[in-house]
Amino acid sequence: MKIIENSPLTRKLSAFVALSEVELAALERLHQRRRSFVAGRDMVHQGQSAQAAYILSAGWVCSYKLQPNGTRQIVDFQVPGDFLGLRSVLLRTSDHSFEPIVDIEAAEVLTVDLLDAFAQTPRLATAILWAASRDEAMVVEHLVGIGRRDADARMAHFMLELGSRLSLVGMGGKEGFECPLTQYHLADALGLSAVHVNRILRQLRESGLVTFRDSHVTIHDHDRLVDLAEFDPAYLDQIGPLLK
Amino acid sequence: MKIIENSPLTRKLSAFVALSEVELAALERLHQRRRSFVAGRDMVHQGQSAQAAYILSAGWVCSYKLQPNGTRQIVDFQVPGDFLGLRSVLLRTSDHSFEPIVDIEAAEVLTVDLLDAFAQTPRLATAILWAASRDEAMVVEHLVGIGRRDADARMAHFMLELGSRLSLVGMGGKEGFECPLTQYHLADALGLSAVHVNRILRQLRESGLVTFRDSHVTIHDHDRLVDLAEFDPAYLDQIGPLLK
DNA sequence: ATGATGGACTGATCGAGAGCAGTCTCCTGG
DNA sequence: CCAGGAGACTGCTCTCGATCAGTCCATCAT
Repeated sequence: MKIIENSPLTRKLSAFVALSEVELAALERLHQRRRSFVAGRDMVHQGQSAQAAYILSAGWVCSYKLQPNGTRQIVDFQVPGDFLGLRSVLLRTSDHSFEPIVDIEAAEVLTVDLLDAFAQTPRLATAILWAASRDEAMVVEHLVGIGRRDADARMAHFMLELGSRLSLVGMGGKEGFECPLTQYHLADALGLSAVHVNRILRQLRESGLVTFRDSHVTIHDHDRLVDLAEFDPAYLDQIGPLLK
Repeated sequence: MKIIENSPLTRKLSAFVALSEVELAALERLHQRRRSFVAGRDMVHQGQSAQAAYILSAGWVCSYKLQPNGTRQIVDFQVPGDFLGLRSVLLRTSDHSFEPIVDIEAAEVLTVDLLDAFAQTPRLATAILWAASRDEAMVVEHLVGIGRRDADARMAHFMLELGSRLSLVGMGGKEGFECPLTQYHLADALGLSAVHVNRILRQLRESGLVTFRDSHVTIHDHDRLVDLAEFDPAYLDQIGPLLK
């Protein structure tokens, strides 16, 4: 039990609603089937059907879609405490692939277990739906970013969002965070070329806003970064550690 | 009852699963509070909280997000049979605005009614969740399009998706459909300038693929359009009238 | 008739970011 | 110890689409 109380998902959900013993126990039950996956090999393939969902407990994953023309678009990154493939459990579509960016630990969640937990603990259900809805809002924000922000603002926004998400599970803060992504990941997520990502990163670094180096993001000037990104964290719906 | 059996939402859900009398009755009950809204005036404002969801029965709506810099990004269009603001009912966030594009008719759905319907008719719940998940998949596909498709492919894809969605509720087919959008709407949805939308439309028209004129889309060469768009309707999860 | 307004449409210019081609450095495996 | 590969990084050129600055044509109100 002690373990679960400090699990990333528990931390995240607790930021939304205080969980009782009963709910923590239900959450614990969801964490039973531990799984490991190695970096680089897809967990779920585009078009595959009827597989489980996962709760990510350690490591980073990206969900992406491949185009017929060979390019790929990363839809979102999952960090510890995030659900993975939640949609494809309730329904039948797995419209994108999941690739572990580093070696990861995850708990497999079966449809029945999830529905049981929902039926028994409505508050937990609400909390999980809150998390799912937050994920959806992030995709929307991502869409807005690609459609209507230029490359620097997009990058700045991305860094701030990541920082905010990570701080919710105690893995980062206003000063920065660990980040195992390559510049190719950033390119595929932001709809840019890897070359341009590199230039934007240099630009942000040289103007003293943020440094991305050796798998570590260091935020030098949080305020100016927020300014450049026009970052309004409202969509994350978290009063969040960052703001206190 | 007869009315509801032919409502757009019923048609749409029936494409996913056959609905029994009981479920049709539950669906009927959701349609009780009829509302009308005039074109152009926002139904829901960004940042507003705790309002109802709607089932759109006639007319078109767009959901969009405004940027601090004045630009806007249209996230999705709603056509008859679509839900509107479903997320903000279950939770607390209304992260974007809804604007009727023409005068519309919609049924207001209260949270309690929805939860009641869910509890009483699990099959209906599944069907509605299917629809919600399809909407989410469309947003993802939209994201991919803006990030990784060029302007013509994006436009072609958009036309095909709309056609496909409309055909599901009997409002269009392989040959075309009515479409009350302006070129500005297209621009804001596709992440382009209105000027460029105009040029792309001309280009598509002149190469004999599709014509968008006088609020009507005419598809001249469906196959070549699919080809240009690299359109794979799998994400819509509908075996769909178009394919039969 | 006379504006006013909104939408479609066009030409000219400019710039953000892509694409190509290549270097440098670190890491890993034979 | 060397080869090979991944990832970071750079300079150059070129293109896609933005921006500016309009016109033309309806509809609607005065």
